[in-house]
Amino acid sequence: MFNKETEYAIRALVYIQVQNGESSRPGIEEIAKEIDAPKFYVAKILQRLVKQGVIQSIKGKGGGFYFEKDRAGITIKEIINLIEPSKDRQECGFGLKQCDANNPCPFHDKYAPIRNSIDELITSETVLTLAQKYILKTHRTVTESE
Amino acid sequence: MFNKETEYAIRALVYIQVQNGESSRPGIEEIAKEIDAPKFYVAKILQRLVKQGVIQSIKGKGGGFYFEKDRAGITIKEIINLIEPSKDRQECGFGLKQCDANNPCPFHDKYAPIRNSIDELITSETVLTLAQKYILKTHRTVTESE
DNA sequence: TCATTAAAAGACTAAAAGGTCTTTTAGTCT
DNA sequence: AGACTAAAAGACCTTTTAGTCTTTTAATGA
Repeated sequence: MFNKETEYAIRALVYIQVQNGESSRPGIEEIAKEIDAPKFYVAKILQRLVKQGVIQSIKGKGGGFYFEKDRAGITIKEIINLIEPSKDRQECGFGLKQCDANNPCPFHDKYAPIRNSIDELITSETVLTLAQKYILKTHRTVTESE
Repeated sequence: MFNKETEYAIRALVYIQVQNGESSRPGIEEIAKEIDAPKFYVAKILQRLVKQGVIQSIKGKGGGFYFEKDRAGITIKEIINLIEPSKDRQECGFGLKQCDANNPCPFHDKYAPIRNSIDELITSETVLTLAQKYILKTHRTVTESE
């Protein structure tokens, strides 16, 4: 669904939010290990997100990454747009420049609703909602395995 | 939806089928021009599809590309699998190795139905069905503009 | 203030995707 | 046979994506 950079960004941000909920501020070493992604690559991605104001960071001992107040409410769509600003998610599946209900490509009728569902998904989900689902899942698994 | 190579392959195959319907066997020059794609790149893609037995070709004057008997009934999914054999279209959107209804990632509930719709789309559509829609569209446009 | 810690900066490399071009092979037509 | 036409083969190049590593900057705390 996403490219590697976006995928790592989402996983990292969700992990940061989950940890922030536990009053902890994870560093890259920990984040990369937990989300199973290359350390230096994740570092680069997070540095960019800090510059773009999505997250905050603190250097030195006890440092790490965290969300300021309600910043975790950022949608997945906003994150995608920050990471791949040129990507057009409304593109025609057949590759036509002009493709709509009035001038449909052979995929249009079936593909348009799918594209809309994807847009709905990335617009409705935020780092916060994903983190909540993640916590829920972890709790259920722990409970079930007891 | 697709990468460039797959996209050009689909457009080229649909164009070939449309022309075959008019008892014509287009060459690369014509195909590349009509589907608005780089000539040598399309040539490379079609050469591979000939080797893989999807289409047939004839060299020399009056030559070009064509489908044998019912070969245009090939599904889009089969074409994708020939061009990108390693691609896994059932991958988890969050990047988990293990992700299903019992062990869902935070995207799973919303993303699984979308993935299924895409699979349904590429399984049900063939070069032939796309070519028929393409012809239909062309006819309607011509009729409407008269 | 100095050692330690951890993020920031940025140069560098590797692999994959996308694209171009030349030469060879196999047909057709006169 | 010889000229011509068009696909096949394959070398080569460019851009993008993915990933690595070293050095610098800034904060902490003994």
